[in-house]
Amino acid sequence: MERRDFPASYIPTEVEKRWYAEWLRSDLFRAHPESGRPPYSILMPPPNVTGMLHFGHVLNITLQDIYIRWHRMLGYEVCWFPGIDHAGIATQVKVEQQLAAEGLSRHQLGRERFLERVWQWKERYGGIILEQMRALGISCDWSRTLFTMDESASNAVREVFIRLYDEGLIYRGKRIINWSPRLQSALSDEEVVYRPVTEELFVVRYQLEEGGFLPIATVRPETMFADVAVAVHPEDERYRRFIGARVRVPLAERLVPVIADDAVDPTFGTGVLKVTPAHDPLDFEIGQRHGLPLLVCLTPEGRLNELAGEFAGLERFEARRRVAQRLQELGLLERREPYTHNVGFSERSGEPVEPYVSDQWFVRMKPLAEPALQAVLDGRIRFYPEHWVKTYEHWMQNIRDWCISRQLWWGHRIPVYYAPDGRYTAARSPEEARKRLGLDPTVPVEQDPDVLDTWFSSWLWPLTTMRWLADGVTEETPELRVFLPTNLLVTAPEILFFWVARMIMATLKFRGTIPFRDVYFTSVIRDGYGRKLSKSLGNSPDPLPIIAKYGADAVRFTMIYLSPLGQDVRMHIDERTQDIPSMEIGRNFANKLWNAGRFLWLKQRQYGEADRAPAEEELSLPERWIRSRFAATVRAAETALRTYHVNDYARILHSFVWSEFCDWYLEALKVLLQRSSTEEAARRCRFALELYDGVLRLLHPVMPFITEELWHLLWQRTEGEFLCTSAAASAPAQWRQPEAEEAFATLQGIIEEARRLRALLGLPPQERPHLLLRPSEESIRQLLLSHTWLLEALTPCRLQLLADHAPPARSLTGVFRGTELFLPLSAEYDVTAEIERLQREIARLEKLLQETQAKLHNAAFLQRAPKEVVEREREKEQSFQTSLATLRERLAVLNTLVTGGSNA
RNA sequence: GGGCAGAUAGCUCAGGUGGUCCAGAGCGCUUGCCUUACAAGCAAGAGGUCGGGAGUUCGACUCUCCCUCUGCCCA
Repeated sequence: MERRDFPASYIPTEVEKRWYAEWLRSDLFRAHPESGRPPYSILMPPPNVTGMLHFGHVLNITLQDIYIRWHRMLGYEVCWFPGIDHAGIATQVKVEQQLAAEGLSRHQLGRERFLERVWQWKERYGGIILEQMRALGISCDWSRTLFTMDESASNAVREVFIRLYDEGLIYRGKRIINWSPRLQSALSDEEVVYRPVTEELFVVRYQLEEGGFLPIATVRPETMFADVAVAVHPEDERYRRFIGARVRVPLAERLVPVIADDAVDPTFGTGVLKVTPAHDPLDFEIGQRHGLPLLVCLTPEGRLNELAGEFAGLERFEARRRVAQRLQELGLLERREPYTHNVGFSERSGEPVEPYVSDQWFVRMKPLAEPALQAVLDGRIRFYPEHWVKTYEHWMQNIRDWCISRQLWWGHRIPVYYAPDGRYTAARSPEEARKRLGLDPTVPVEQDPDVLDTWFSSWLWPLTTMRWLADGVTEETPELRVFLPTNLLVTAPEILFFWVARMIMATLKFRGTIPFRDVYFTSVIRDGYGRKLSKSLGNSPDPLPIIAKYGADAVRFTMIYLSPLGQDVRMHIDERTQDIPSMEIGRNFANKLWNAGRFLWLKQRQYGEADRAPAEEELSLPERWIRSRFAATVRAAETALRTYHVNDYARILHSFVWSEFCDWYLEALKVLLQRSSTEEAARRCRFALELYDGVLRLLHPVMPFITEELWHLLWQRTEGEFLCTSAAASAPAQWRQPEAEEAFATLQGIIEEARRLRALLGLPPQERPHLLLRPSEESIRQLLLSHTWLLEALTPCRLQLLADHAPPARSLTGVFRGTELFLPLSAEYDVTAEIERLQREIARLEKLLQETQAKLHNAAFLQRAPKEVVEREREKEQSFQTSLATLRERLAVLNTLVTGGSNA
């Protein structure tokens, strides 16, 4: 490839577009199951077809991409399975809204034409999110993108239903479910969100048959038409004697029994509960226990039915007002008071859910949950952070059957057929149904009109993405053999039950294996006030403009930099401009990385390309130091990734690149190059570039674009060569040189102390004052002597080593590990400020000395603390004492100057 | 009501398995600098009784218990 110029600043948009196209063109993301390399795979949680990218997704897919890219560079055969979900309810709602705008309803269109419209809609808007993901640079195998309504997935869904039905694990039953009057459909427990709502608690008098009355507290007087009993707690002294009596339900004028049940909370309201099994889950259970009949007084639209007499036809909330009013008129309303409680709302359509009795399909969960719980408890599947295991365990142990039927049109139609005589069976076709039911081919059978919960297809995700039963028959595929179980699942904790748990169940059930080994639960992204991001709050900015503004790499880096394992992330969001200013963290870092590369590029141009890097013995201390630090960084970064401390990985690299590579090594390199011959300088540049290459490899998983760009700008690459598919960073063990790190740290400490003294004088940068150093020992003396050039350049100053002779009286003093620094002062300088500074410093050290001495004088400490700890305390004591001695001595000298001066 | 997580610098947060970074980062703030890659930068600096209380220990930001507050999940 032609070598290009190195732009003075990094322009993300152009670079991102170019490299993503290049990667796709070279087909780098496609998995080859037959390669024979060790597999590494991730299932992408399928976003909704209606979805838009939000920052939850950004974090989520960035994390996945980091692991995918890292393992690709480690030489694994990686496969990242992408896809989208048909999102039954959400999509149907959207299309119905669209129809409504045209003045149409789905019923007017009819089922078939409605579905055509949904498919049109899907073609047009579906998968916008996939396009948006490409803007982030993710490297999934797009050729395997699966849509949950694809024929291959639908075949598997159908077969699974039939198998479970035949096994008796799917059944039809009349149960109380969450009903959405607006959607006209059942919802699963997980699709209901609870919010506290202030309503009214009515205390209604139910007349006893034999006279008197029982006061009953209820928030839903409108359901009294379906009351079948009144319940009290068996031990409640107030009402015990009424058990077995009968009361008259007001307005309905029906007599119902007073029963006793433990489920009644005597402390709630009046302690008497009206039992309405068809309209309340708790009442339903009580009804079951007592064999009570089911009376339904609401229509599927949420209106009162004929049981309500004159109130029939009223909408449920209107009915409540009217019923309450009538009760009041009749003198049956004892009192009403404000009452705040949790009300369930439909997650999709927003209105309060109606507990409703109807015929629905259920999956028997207990037998599926058992092995799925075990897989997590015995560690075959690991959760990160681990504490989710407890939540999982609790849910799995209290699992309830899963209502999978939805009264929708958009989704996988339930493969069940009904005969005219009411018998039914699951089947692949009407013909098969007739055969199974032993019916004549001429007998008409009717398919169940309902569709399946969307999660009933997503729980098969590990299987359908790998083409299991794609044709309804084939169980074995190369993908399943190679990539299942997958290695990692990255997902939001809120779908632990919806999805993660059910995938574990399904994969164990149908494949006998776990679907994934590690599950990483991402942070929840919140705004500066701690609120979840949501479109309606206006605090969920569209990521695309932000990516455009800061760059995809910057956004990716910032997200993981801010996302500690198991903690929520707070980001300040500017609602007015829809901006996230924190993204500057990543942008500034990208800029830093870019400029470091540009610096090396300029130097390489200046000195030319060397045939080799310096030999080991030619390396200077800063070079051996940075190489050692690099080796440590590689190891630390790998550990962080392996343990899913991904924000550590970001912080480790940020700190290495910025605070070590740029701040110290490149600054030292500038000086080194000046002191070198052209040939030698070229070699040093080469050394620097080799390390920088390692840095790019380390960073590529999180910042793929800028690293790929730099990797090509700085070196001649052959066609088809990409950082994306190169080897991960590595560092030979011998690069670690603790003694080099120790020696360089000493130089750093002295340089920083010298700069501190300089700053006290407020010297302009070009001024190079004399600096006198008195080393604490011979080895330090040698070190300083051989690195005078470095100290002079980086302080900057002109250096002089003191032997035994005293420093000038008028000077600033610093100490670093016993090595003394003196910065001579001009005659005009007011030494009182320095005197005060020394006093503060002495006070600080005295306090520290006191603390260590307290420990060292404690017999118990000396006896029981480990030797190393005691030794360390001794060293500290020694160091504090020498520093104190120096400073005290200096303080005395300065004091005589002041008093001497005033005397004279 | 049950369970879980958290409370560290003005803000956002790091600090697996008690004593090494005498408590750190980024942003913000103060001071000086357009120093030959970077002002999206460089150098220096101020700022914290590590929520409160008790306990275990030679020693607790780190472990145990209680309290206060915040968030999440479940009922």
